[in-house]
Amino acid sequence: MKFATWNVNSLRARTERVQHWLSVNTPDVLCLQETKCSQDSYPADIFSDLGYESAHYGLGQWNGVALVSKLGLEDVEFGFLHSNEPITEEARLIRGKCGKFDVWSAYIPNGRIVGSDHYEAKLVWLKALKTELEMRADQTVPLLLCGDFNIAPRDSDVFDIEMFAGATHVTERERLALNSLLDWGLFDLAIQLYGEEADLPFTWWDYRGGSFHKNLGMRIDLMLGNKAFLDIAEKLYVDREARKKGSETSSPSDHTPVVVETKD
DNA sequence: ATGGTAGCGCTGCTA
Repeated sequence: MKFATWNVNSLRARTERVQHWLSVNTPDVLCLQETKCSQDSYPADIFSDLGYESAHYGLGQWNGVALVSKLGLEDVEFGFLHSNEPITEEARLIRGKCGKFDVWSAYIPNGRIVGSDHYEAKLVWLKALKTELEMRADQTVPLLLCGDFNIAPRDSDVFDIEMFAGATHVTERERLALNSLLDWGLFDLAIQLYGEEADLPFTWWDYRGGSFHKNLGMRIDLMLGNKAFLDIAEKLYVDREARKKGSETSSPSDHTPVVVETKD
């Protein structure tokens, strides 16, 4: 099986690119973030035309997440159902059963500025996500929680850690919140497959200043699997081709797709 | 033409 996650930075602006990528790469499941559309403007046809079922959760022009599956798509749920944290609902989480797999597509808040209300809300959001795992997930089922975490887990997951002094995405509190999720029983699949010391590919580059060309990026799009998923995970990679401008009229997303392949 | 982000939606915000 092949599972992918991709922050597309607007599904409507990226329709042709997403369709092309799906038809060439044929993942069994694709998790999307930043669809940036409402339920009414969600282009479901671009997936059904290729033989996929899909479910989308969008509340307007910001955020928005979706699940796209060839393995079936059942028990779809939007957002937080159990958390008592004070969280403004922003369409950042969708979860569903794709065949035997429990798949979660998440778009963690950016945080903007360390110490700001947005930064604190990011940490609360991650705490709520852990609560949801505790309340909703079954550890006997293979589970994949993937998406744009807006956190670089290690110093080597950004192009120059000294450039990130005082910035979000690399602070201890963000990493502790991520580790707290892992403590529930999740594994960063890239690190598990290639090692804690491995140089892992970036998944995001700023649009500005030719960052992609200079490889000034970050690894912030993560695939977290529980033990049942880790046991069947074989390889993980990013598709840098999808970040290149190419011949399409639209720009690429600022994120690459991340793909994990399993033994069955 | 020697610059240079992109998407939302229409002014500035978000990332």
